[in-house]
Amino acid sequence: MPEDRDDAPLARPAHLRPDALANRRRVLAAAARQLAGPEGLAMNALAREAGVGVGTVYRHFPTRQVLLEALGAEGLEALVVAAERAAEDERPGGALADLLRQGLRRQLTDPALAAVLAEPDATCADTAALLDRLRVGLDAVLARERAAGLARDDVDADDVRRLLCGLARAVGAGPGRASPSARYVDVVLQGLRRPPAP
Amino acid sequence: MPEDRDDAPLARPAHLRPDALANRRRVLAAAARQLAGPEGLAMNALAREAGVGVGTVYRHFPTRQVLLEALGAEGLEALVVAAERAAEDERPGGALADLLRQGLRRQLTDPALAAVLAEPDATCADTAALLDRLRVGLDAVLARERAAGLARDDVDADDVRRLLCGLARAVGAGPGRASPSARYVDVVLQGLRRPPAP
Amino acid sequence: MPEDRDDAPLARPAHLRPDALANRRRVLAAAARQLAGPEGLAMNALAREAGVGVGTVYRHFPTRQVLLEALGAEGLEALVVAAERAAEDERPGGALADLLRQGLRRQLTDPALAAVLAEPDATCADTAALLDRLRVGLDAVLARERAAGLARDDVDADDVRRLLCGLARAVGAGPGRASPSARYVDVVLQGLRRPPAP
Amino acid sequence: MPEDRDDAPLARPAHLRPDALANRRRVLAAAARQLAGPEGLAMNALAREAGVGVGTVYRHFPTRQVLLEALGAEGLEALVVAAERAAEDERPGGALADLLRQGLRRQLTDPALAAVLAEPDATCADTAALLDRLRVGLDAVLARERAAGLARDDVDADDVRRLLCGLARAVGAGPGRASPSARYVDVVLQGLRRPPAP
DNA sequence: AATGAATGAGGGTTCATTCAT
DNA sequence: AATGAATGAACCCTCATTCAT
Repeated sequence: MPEDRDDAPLARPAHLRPDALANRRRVLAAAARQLAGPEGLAMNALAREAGVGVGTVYRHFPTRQVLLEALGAEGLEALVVAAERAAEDERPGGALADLLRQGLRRQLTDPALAAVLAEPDATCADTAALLDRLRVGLDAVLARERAAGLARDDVDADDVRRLLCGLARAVGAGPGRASPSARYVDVVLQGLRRPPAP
Repeated sequence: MPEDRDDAPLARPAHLRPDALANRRRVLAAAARQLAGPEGLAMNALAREAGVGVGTVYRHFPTRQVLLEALGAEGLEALVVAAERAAEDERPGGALADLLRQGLRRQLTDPALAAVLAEPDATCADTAALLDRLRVGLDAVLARERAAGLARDDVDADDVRRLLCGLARAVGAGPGRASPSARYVDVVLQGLRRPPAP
Repeated sequence: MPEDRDDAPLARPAHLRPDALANRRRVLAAAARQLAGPEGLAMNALAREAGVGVGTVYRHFPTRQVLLEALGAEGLEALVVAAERAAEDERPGGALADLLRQGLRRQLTDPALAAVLAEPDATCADTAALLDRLRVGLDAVLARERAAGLARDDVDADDVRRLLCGLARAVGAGPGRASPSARYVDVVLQGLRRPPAP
Repeated sequence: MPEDRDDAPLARPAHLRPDALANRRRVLAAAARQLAGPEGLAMNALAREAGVGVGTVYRHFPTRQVLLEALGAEGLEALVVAAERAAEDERPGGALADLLRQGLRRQLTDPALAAVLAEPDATCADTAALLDRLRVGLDAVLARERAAGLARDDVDADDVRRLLCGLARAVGAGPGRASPSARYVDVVLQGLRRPPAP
């Protein structure tokens, strides 16, 4: 069940001077911190927290949306890679379960991923591409589960993405992050099985 | 399947001069309208829309947060009433299904309800009381379903509330409000059944 | 040569609480001061100078353009009144000369008037109305001068307005405010006479 | 009536490596284009439009003000050359008329020229020198017109410069750029003639 | 010389909330 | 009670200018 691969590129700026790259990373790190807190994501505050000028933030991320997507991209990429591996993997079942678990866990620690996953109309081409790869991967996984009689016919990759968002919300809507997660994933997994012919 | 009862008291201010009550209602109605639109909920705009001064809004709702909660409480009350009826009702199954459907539908048209439902630590005592009644009602319903072998043992009323929040999020995370709703409710309902002994 | 009438209403806000009116006046006064200086007209700075919050400035003048017009309105009204009197006056010549002189003098001490005069597409209805009255008055004056053989046929009220703007610019484009004014007005006046048949 | 001579040196930097000179010219050209548009003149945008880095712009023009003046100097030089030719020319009348017409036309298409002409205290020595040459040329022209009884005694070269600024303003203060221009020039020309002894 | 990343003062605007009328 | 004027912190964003590479 190999799921992480955090040596994946943090972001995709073609070629950047080393100092600029450092700044970019500092901004992303600060943004992640801010987003984790209750303060939202104000550009000026972010710049201060990152120790750079506002202008620098805007140079790297012309829009808050772009920033959010860049922020979510890291986690999204990891999830995509996991989905693609699961799609290629020939093992029988359990792939979907792993993906749901991972997708949920990542959202809980990464609000930007949760945001990107919940807003399917990406602004950046990179994000759109990742979401597309996720869709393809999930569809492949679903196809295999369906073939094994283990998944409903009326649920596609986009439904899985949306249910994943829902899972994160359900967990977030109350105390305890760990304990309910497994149960909620269970509920959705069981719900995704082909219903017994009544 | 009687679920609505919109003649329920809009809010619970002890005793109010009739004109004050009318104002209160106008403000709540205007707030619901504004919140439905894309403009968010600005207190000054709200006052103008309601045809009263800002001061009047603040007299009734000392804080924006209080207003939002009062707004959500309206919808919440309807849901609570439905849950209490379902709890008293002696009919066999289907009660939980009805409640999920109604809870989802209400959230989709009433963002304030969605917010209140997702934030279980209510600021106002009234809201807290409603949430409590909801819990009691849902637990009764769950107990019956469980007794009939139709519900998992490891899921309680608060889980249902949280899954309801998740459902709203899943529906909101993509295009189409109607079509996926039924399927997603189905998934969760099937997921809530007692799992077949493996 | 009666030209001023500075007891004219400073601005035209229908009915205003006395304190609000006082604020309005303070803002206008501060704006006049700022505009006279070299600092332009920044809303925040203006608010500070006027001793009110920014919000108050925006409440009274939703747009910088509105503020400018309100500012220029005072001087414009005086000019309009002068033009209307000149139009009714039955005396032979000299009316146009007086108007040019007064229009120039006012612009030199009131940059807002210069701005309003130079931008004939007024945003506020009040300003538009004043500009209209100015046009009508000037046309009447021109008609009389023309009838007396003292003005060109190919020049109308709007040309006079524009030449007035030009005069202010010419005076402003060099040192000395008083000395050249009279000469430049002379040049334009002589230029406005019906040219001798060649 | 030969007025233009646009092969005049674009700018006067002592000795410049050919590539540096090319850059300088590109920047000036881009600046002229930007200034003509509605976007104002932002240094970064200018650099991009010129295809150079901001640093390069600043190497050539240490200040925005310097750049604007250099830009205006270009057009100013053409006007100066015209004035000097008119001063040397022995033809009877019409020289002043031509100069006014040309000066106005250039200002209307070249806001930087209008600015330089209106601000007689030039920052750069080059510009100051050009303004000086303009003054000398215009004075010579005026002297000749005066000698022929065609110009007032109380108007000098600086007055002509200032009236030229006024003309540009008058034309700019309303719709229609072409039609009023000729008339306004006419007015000023007639106004500049020696007034008939009353 | 050229480049373009970084800076941060500064201008614009909104809006929850208070309080004089 | 109701009103709506006032407040000012907080955001947003731009852009002239500097400086490390």
